[in-house]
Parts: sequence; C-alpha cells; structure tokens
Amino acid sequence: MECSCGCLINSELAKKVKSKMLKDDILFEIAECFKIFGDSTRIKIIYALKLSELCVNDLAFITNSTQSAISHQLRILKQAKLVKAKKIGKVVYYSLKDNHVIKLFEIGREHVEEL
Amino acid sequence: MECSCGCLINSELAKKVKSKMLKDDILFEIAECFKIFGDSTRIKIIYALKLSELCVNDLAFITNSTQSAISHQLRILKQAKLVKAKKIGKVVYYSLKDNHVIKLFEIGREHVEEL
DNA sequence: TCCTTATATGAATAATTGCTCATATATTAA
DNA sequence: TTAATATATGAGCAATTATTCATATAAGGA
Repeated sequence: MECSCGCLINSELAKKVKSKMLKDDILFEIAECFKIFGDSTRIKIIYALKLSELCVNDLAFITNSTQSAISHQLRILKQAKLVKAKKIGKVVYYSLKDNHVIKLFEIGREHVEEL
Repeated sequence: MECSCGCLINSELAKKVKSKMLKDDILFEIAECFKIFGDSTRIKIIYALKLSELCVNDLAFITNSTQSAISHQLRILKQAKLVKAKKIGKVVYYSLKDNHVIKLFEIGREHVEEL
C-alpha cells in the first residue's frame, strides 16, 4: 500500500496529483478571497458600489442594514483591498478598488443564474 | 430629510441606487455560491478535481485531511452542484460538474496573485 | 463652546460551520 | 458468512463570524 489513503486503485494518480497541487498558503488565500464575497451584506455593498460611489449611511439605507454593521463590513472589504475610501468633510465615500472585483462578482452572478 | 440614512448629500442618489439593486434573494444566492469557495478544504478539493477525477480517499490523502472531513465537504459541494459523483464498485469518483467552476476558481486565483 | 451629524470600533451575543469521533451502509474478497 | 475496504452521516464540540449596543472620534454648524 503506497499512499496513506489506502486506496489501491489510485495511489499513483493521487501521488501525482498531490505533487501538482498549489501551495497550501496560496489555496488558503484564494479561499479567503472568496470568503469575503460569501456574505449577503458584503455582496450587497459590492453590488451597490458597482452602481455608484457611496457613503456609509447611504450604503446602510440601500442594504437595509445599520450604520454600524455596514461600517464593520466596510472595514473587512477595505482590509481585503476590495474597496477604497475617500473622506470629504465628515463624509466617507467608498468605491470599488478595481474592475477585478466586478469581474468576480459577475462570474458568480452568471453561475448562479445558470443553475 | 428624505431617506432613512439621514445623509442629505446623497439621498436622491441613494434612492436611485436602491431602486436598481438586484433582489435580495438573488444577492443571497450569489453570496452562498461564493461561500462554498470560501473554505480551504473545499478549495483544495476543487483544485485537485481540476487536475483529475478522484475518489474520496485520494482526496483525503491529497488534501492532508480525513476521509470523514472530505466526505462532509463533498456533500456540500455536491449539493451546490459544483461536483458530480460516479460510483464504480465501492469506490466513488468525484469530478467537477462544469467549466464554470474552473473559471470561478481561476478568476479568484488571478485576483489573489495580483495583490 | 455646545450640538448635531457621519463614521468607526470594542465588547458581548447568537448563529453558523468545519472538524472529530463513532457508527452505519455498501461492496468485495476470503 | 465473516472480514476488510470505501464512503456516508449524525452528534457534539470548538472556532469563527455577523450583528447589536454603547460609545468614541471627527467635522461642521449654531
């Protein structure tokens, strides 16, 4: 028995596939990226920002959420480099950082609509 | 004060954006889709299956995980229609359901590698 | 200065979730 | 039939997480 899985049929194949796997930390980062998109509130924020640059209170209004909840989520989105912020007076305007965010959203949307 | 957010500057904009938002249930489904990709173990499974059709034990070996953990995650992936299963004898072979899964994975990977 | 508005944030809570462990089912071999 | 192998699954647990609440900070207006 060659591999730890105990599956005799595919042991050679399994070793080959294992050797071709991306590094764990890369796969972890990819999962972390998707995790950001995997929350209703954050997806709503992303979609709203796809339509327009918006301030925190407007985002709260648009998403039927509270200012606090949105602010917490915006911090997460900012840390993930998905949105950027611009402060004018006491108002902070948020917008999507780049088109990659929109691209990812659209592919996800397509996938859902095809099911 | 027109909108519940109390933000006078953007109240008209906010109402306009809100009217253009996708339905909550659509956005929820999109988030749910991304959520599936947002776990290290599942991403490892998806990447491994991108390389080859594999049985449960091989997947456990390749991902350094247990048979039980992988089986649980495969059930989630199957329910989400991301993988399909084919039983031959006592071995169950899993593979990706379609190229959309690969496409989503690749866009996520690109995004991570650009950061 | 005092008040209001806009945003941020720490703590607490409730809900979700991924894993482990034990066990069940199914198939094949002896 | 009995044993071994491959997979599935329910219960319990630990960790994560999204929200709420209270409060802090910051800016503008009276």
